[in-house]
Formats: sequence, structure tokens, C-alpha cells
Amino acid sequence: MERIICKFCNLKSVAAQKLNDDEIGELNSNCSEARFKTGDIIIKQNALSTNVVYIKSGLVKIHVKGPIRERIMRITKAPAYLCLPSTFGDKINHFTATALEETTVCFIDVNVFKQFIYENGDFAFQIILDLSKGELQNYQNCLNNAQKQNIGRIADAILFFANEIFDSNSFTLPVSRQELADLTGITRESASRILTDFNNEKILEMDSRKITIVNEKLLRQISEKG
Amino acid sequence: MERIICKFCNLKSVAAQKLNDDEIGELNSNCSEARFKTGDIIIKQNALSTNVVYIKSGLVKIHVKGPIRERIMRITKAPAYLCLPSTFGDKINHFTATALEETTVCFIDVNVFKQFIYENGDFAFQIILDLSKGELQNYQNCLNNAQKQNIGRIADAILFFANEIFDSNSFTLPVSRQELADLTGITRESASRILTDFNNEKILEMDSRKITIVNEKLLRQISEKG
DNA sequence: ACTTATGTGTGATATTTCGCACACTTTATA
DNA sequence: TATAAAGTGTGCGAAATATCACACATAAGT
Repeated sequence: MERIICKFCNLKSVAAQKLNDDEIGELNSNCSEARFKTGDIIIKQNALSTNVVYIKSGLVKIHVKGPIRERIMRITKAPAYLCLPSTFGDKINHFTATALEETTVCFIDVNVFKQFIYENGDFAFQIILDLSKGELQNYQNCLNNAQKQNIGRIADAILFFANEIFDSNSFTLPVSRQELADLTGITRESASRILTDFNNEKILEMDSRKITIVNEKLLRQISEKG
Repeated sequence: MERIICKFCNLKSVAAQKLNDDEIGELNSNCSEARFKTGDIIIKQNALSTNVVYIKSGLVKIHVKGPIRERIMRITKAPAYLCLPSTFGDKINHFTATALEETTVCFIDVNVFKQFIYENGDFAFQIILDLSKGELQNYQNCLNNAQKQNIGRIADAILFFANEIFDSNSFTLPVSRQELADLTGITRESASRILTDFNNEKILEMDSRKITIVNEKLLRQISEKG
């Protein structure tokens, strides 16, 4: 495996950009890079975690095994830190992370990470900013899923992929119908039905996983009305 | 108003306990204490926030105005920091906080708080721990609400109050039926019906808001099965 | 003590959603 | 190429839930 040099990494996190040369050196000797293909599990729920995970490039889903079904908590694209809550919470992964496309991550030793927090205020603050933003996004998710009916949730999910992930009204859905259902908390059949409805009503054009939003205005209305 | 001396406060947060005498002095001159009665709004959604809120004693609900209904995101008891995500996220409160019982809070200037993060690694780390735990709890909430049907959610909520808030199987519900519905994401009528059912099936004894869990085992089963 | 607002229980009905069945793809795998 | 294994669309009846309607309680203000 080729050795990665953190100092010259051009995909550093905002937090890591606050580190000085000594700290970057320390980081360099306590992290390792890995690549994952679509469908590969990056970290697994209930496994012991001694690393923080930094997603350098790619797209992952964070999911947990619920009492009844699988549940996708959120979909995160690079750059992002993953295991902060688990690692600092109680050292056990509280979720599984799976690559939705070719993804590169760095595993960083948690003790080095802690050391940076203790010694570098800039770094600590960036991490806190990150966690804060994550929490707000979480609130948003909960709100959407808790109050909308199925059609609104699917509209939401489509808009999420278009606006937050791909920045385009035309994209290839990175998830199966089942996963779309797990993400929105409905059944596969309902998700499937709603997508066909959207297609029939010319709200979007759909060819298996390829989607183009045709009537964005109406889609937004559906999302907002619930 | 009597002047509070932070140094001698016996309700300091774990993070604040890591501050040295100078920092405590700094805190003292940049924070103010306030009391709220049941139903009082502590902070309001969409208002500008220049303070971090520390709940010294009492019980509050964090809620947001959704597209359709009110939604209670969570119920938090002292001690806890409140506005971290808002304050560091983008300076606007993304939720309203309302006292559910007599509650005492400290408003702390955000810049002093930032300064502590920058200068005191112990403090920063405690805050990160706090945020991390909050995120995990959030995941749990989402999971419960998203996958269970109404009866399981109400069972959940009852167990939550018994175990997390009051540490007793006998307590007075600090929320109305409507609020219980907003917390679980169902309608007031459904919440009401399920409570009467629980009462009839001798799972709990109920006299308006006074609740005693009689058959905890069954209640847990209901909560787990969904 | 009256009036008004707010909270609460409960029935009847309408709507939404699920769960099952099954046909039909597309994608691995031997 | 055959065969298996996922993934997908769609109809239908059953179950869960919301919605509407109203009676009744309790609390708050005058």
C-alpha cells in the first residue's frame, strides 16, 4: 500500500487545516487510508471503535438495525467525520456505515484525535461546529419524517438528493427502492407506488434509478404540505 | 436581583468544573441566572441567540413548529446545555425551549464560551462528549418514532418518563395529552385512547396526569415489539 | 358565581398505509 | 447458458390511524 502523506493531502477537513506541522506529522503516523466499493461496510454497528472515521471522498449511508426494520438515519457525502458520537460517547459503534459509491476514508486513532482537541483550540472548535451542524440536520430529518405522510417524505428524499447530494435536478438514485423506503420509514411497496405516481403525473421522469425532476415547484409543494 | 457567584455554585456542569479560577471569574461576569415557571418560554425559535443556555435545575421541552403540527423534539432535565447547536451552527435558535416545571437557567455569553473552548482542552472535550451523547440519544429517538406504531410510541414515552426523568414507576406526567401526542408524533385522540386502553388492561393506573406503572414487563414488550 | 377558554374522553367514519400475493425484471453465480 | 438470487411494480383486502363531532370536565378571568 502506498503511504499517504497527510501534509500534502488536498482533501483535509476544515478542522485538520487548523493543525500545525508537528500535529500533522502526528496525524500522519496514526491514521490509515482505505477504499471501499459500493455496498462495502465501512464500520459495523456494535463493533468496538478505536478510530474516528473521516470520509475523504464518496457517499455513505448511516443505518441501524431497528426492532422491526432496517433504518437509514442519514446519507452523508464527503467531506465528513463519522464516528465522533460513537467514539466519544461510549466506544461502541451505534450504527453501521455502508458505502453507496466508491468511497475513500481515513481511520484516525481516537487518542491522537483527543490530543488535538485538548491541545488545539481551533481544531476543537471546528469539531464542535461539525457536531452542532449535524444535530441541527438531525432535527430537520426527524421533523420531516415524523409529521409528513408517505408522499411528502418521498418528495423530501428526492429533493434531498437533488439539492444536497448532487446539486442537480437530474441524477442517478444511489439507493434501491428498499433503501429509499428505509430512509423515509415506509414500506418498499409504498415507495415504489409513489414513485410511479410521480412519474405518471409528470412530476419527474424516471428510468429505473435515473431520475429527472420535471416539476420541481409541485414537488416542493408536496414536500411542504406533507 | 441577587448576584450569583459561579465559583460557589454547586450545580456546575461537568465542563465548568474543569475551569480554573480565572476562567470561573470570567464566567461569573458574563452570565446571568433566570428562573422560569411552568409554561414559560426560555428561548424562542427563530430568535437571534447570543447566549448559550445552561439548565441548572428543572425540566424543559425542546420543540419546533413543523409544517403541520407542533413537534416536541425531546425533553431534557437539568443539568444540560441547550443552545450549543444553534449558537455554533448559525446563531439563530432552531427550536423553542419551554419550562415544564419550575426551572433555573444560566445564560452564558457565547464569546466567553468560545474562549473556554479555545483555551481549555478539558472544557472543550466535555462539551464534545455532551454533544456526542446528545446525538446518540437523538438517533434513538428517531429510530423509536420512525418504526413503531402508536401504541409502542406511547409505551416508550411512559417508560422514558419513568426511567430517564423521574427514576420511579409512579409519577405525575409533566405534559398534557396534546403534548404527549406532539412528543410521539401522533394525534391527541390516539394518545388519549391508548392511555385509557393501558388503564383498562391494568398496564398502568392513571388518575388524570398521575401515572403508576403496574405491569412494567408488558409495557416493555409493547415498546419493543412496536 | 358566571363566562370563557382550555383540556379531555369516546364514538362513527374516512383515509392512509401496510402486508401479502404474484408476475416480471435484472443481476450474480455456478 | 442455466439457474439462482435479488430487486421491482401492482392489485387487493385488512389493519392502523386520522379526522370530525360532540359531551363533559377543569381551570382562569371578570
